[in-house]
Amino acid sequence: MARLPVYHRSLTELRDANVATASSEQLAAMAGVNAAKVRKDLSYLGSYGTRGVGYDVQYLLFQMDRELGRASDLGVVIVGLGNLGRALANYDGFGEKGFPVSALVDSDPTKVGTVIAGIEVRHIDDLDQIVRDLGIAIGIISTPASAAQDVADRLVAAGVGSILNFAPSVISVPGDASLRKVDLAVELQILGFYQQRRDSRAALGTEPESPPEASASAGGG
Amino acid sequence: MARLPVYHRSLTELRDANVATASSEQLAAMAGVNAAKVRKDLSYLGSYGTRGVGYDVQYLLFQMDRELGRASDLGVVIVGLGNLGRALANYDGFGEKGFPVSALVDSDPTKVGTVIAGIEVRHIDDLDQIVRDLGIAIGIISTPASAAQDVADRLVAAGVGSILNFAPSVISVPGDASLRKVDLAVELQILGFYQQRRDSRAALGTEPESPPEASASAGGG
DNA sequence: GCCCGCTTGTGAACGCAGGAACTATCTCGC
DNA sequence: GCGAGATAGTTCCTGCGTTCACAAGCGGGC
Repeated sequence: MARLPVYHRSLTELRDANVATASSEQLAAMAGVNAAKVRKDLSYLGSYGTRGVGYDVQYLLFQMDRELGRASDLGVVIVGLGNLGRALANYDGFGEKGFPVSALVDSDPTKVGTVIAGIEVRHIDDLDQIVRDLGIAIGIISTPASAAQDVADRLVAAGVGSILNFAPSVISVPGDASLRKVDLAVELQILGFYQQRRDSRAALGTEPESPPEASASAGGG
Repeated sequence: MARLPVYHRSLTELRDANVATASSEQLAAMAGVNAAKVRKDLSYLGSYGTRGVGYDVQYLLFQMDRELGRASDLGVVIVGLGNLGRALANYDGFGEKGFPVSALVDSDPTKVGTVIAGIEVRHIDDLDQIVRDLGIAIGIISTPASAAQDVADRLVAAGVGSILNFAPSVISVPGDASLRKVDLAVELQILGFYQQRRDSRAALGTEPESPPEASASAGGG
């Protein structure tokens, strides 16, 4: 499930606050979801809770680290060292979560050999060897859209089964590989869409609430 | 719907290739979704297609620009100029999609006054005035997690109704505001989760398919 | 040792998104 | 002008995720 990392972060906060146990309701509040959902999600990992008490924070964290691959320190390679790629290479959050950025590759000869975030940029043609030598498990694509599919194919061919795509492009991978995408411009466009709707609604009537035909039902937030 | 921007990008590609009309099947292939979904999504905007022919690329793009707020060039403010914030400020994709980054703010006095991507960083206390003067509609939060909720509150108070949160933190906004979040570490953890499952499955048997107790049912992938 | 309250874990119902199938309508050919 | 092919728009149905509700089990109090 995609919510496990959020629980993980909540549990980490609780542990840092020296909280020994947490109930599903607490976790639900922290993660911004329903309590039943928390219980069902966590039961998917196994029965690590104690009825009448809650979940042991430390123990549950240990189990989640194992499941989320944090314990293994899965290596990451970033492909494409443009503005975004460089920022990602310098982003500390990855290493802190158990995903050390261990290699950088690009196809631009002028970038190969430069050092970013303490790591030397290598040519993408060396990808196979890099992945083998460093045990890379995850690839981050931050190339232009036109190169994304080719890079994805190369990553898969090199044995990288998990890909995070930042390029604004729809790419496909074999069924036995994982693909997630983050499209920054799309996120803004989605926000723009709702913003636009709000604006046009506000233009019709100065009062944002209670459209004319609305009945007396209380405006539940 | 969250898929409209993807259709928008596909349509832009078609227009650049001088394609006049596109069928829902074409668009579906480009966007990597089902054709029925494309038709349903587009019909949500209105009946802009012609039966037996398809969709007029130019006209549909015009309508989508209007709906997605691209036509309005909604201004963006980036709050928090760490590694990620600076990268986002330098990211060209926003302006290209009609969302010009028009202001940068931070709470660190040593950052205020510096120029990033041609824009002078201002103090967050000036947020109200900045939003008013520049007509900012969208706020991007790239602060540490601890500051995210406070920044969100300030943005909403200043009249920014659309927020994109990059901080690894669950934040809440009033019901009349939009919130989307991008958590880079979480994305990796999700990939790590599936990777971990693949690895442990591979460790049990070299053949990834047909677990021992599997019956004769064909292994549907 | 037993009872009671609390909390997990899970079965069942609900709602929504996705996909297939159908209908309506347009273009082209004859 | 009419029929055939094609394609948008719509309806229905299936499946999944979410939520509610209840049973199971643990700990504390007396």
